[in-house]
Amino acid sequence: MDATQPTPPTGEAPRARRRTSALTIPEQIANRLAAAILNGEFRDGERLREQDLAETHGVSRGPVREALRALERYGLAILLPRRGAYAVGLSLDVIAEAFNARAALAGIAARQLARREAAVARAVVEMEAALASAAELVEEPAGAAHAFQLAIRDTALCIYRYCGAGHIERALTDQVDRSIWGLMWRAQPLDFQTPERRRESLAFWTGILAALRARDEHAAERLLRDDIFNTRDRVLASLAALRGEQPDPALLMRDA
Amino acid sequence: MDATQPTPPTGEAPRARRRTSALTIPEQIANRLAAAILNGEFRDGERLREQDLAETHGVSRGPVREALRALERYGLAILLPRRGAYAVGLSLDVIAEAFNARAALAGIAARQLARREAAVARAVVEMEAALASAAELVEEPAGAAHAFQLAIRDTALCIYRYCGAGHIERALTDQVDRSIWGLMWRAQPLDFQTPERRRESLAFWTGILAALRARDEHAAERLLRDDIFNTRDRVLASLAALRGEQPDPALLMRDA
DNA sequence: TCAATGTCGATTGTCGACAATTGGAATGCT
DNA sequence: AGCATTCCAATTGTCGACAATCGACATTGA
Repeated sequence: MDATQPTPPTGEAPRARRRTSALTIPEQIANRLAAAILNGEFRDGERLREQDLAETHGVSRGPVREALRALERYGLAILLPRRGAYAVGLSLDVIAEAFNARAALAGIAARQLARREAAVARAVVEMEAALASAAELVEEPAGAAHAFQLAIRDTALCIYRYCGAGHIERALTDQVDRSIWGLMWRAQPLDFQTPERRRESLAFWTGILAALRARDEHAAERLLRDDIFNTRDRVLASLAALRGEQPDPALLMRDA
Repeated sequence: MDATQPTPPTGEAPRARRRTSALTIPEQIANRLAAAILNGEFRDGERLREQDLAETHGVSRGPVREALRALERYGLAILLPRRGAYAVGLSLDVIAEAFNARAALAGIAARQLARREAAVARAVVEMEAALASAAELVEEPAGAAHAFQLAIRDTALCIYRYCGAGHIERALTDQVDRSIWGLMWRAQPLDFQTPERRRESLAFWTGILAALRARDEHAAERLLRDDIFNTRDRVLASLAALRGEQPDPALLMRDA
């Protein structure tokens, strides 16, 4: 409208720069609330009053409101206009199913990628780079957990990007932002805080990379799925310890 | 914490009552902004300044911020912390693909339902009731568009609910709230504002109901898909008229 | 001339206060 | 007693103002 701005008002959006570890306040609150709901600190259907949450977390209601909308995206809260927010206590079964769905999708992506020779060649190059930066962080102290996780994620993204199925890639990347799985993924840095776990994960991905190089589609699928299943089982074990609940054993299978 | 409240602070969340037509202010703004982006009034990558939008819509920045988060959910905007919001101009191809994906899912649901005798019996009862209330609204003036749409939606939900595939039902209902398709669905009342269109839609659904009663899975699938394809083509035609763009003819096929 | 650094304007993030609406309780009527 | 109505407290929704942060430009030095 007015041309007094130093930069044209329209044009290309800035590239979405990767946030290293600087979570915004609403994101921090959303993560803490999500953890509280998943741990069972809020009962299913319990009301979440904005003022209470604001005082508990030492901020005003503005960021809390934003965090509650984020929880709604994850399916962890129900927002009723003018009536407030209510916690949704997810059963361990639902959480297990989210991991299983992702394992299935990611497995398909890996298999499809392994079948495509040219795509494998390109993917492997990028994966090697990402995995190398992960390898540098393996023996660092706990602070490196998040950076390590990002490197591993970049490795995985290569598989989805080159698998040749746009809708699978889309579904997998959407999950990171919008689904329960994405929430769990954010909680995973706790999982990567010991060098042991980082070594283990790196070994898995080295194996996946080897399987892709060898064009062994079954090995690639199995390894990728097993890595997700392992995370699933760790997450469910810790949640089951916090709650009394036990997940349906049928959902802990590794052949979905 | 304190027991002075008239109602216990925890317990069952109130049932999500269907809002008849009272959209909250942020929802109204989100819808208007979405329409503006889809119509091409905002260029792809154009910056969306909170203050400008607030003044344009006659509210403060609070509701605008909330509307922008909603646009992000729909994939119509990118939000960069501390750097602002940017419009995402969706191509007609992307929109067409959203309808095609829904047509495929809904078609599968209809087919699965038709195969299950007991489920059909229960679904038909509910569908008849929903369709009857839609029929009452066919000849009303334009104000009945939204109520008619809700009745049609309830009819469709019966199919998804009884189709026997939880993940399909989940995906279809999620789309209503979270995807581009849901946005288009909200725009559809404009589509139902003439009695002609309402008659046409009612005829389709009467046919679908008949196909289900006859356990004709192919007819049910075809009719449901065609109804969605029809909507797709109307939406794309109006958008194509507003923009210069023309969608890829391959995406206008009816056999996806 | 180019790179690094300091400063500044513009915009988003956050806050506290006020207004509007809801659900429930108390009240009055049949 | 049962039901409808009125009123009220509690909570969410909205607003305007202030603070924090980012990008761009100007300045300085090599």
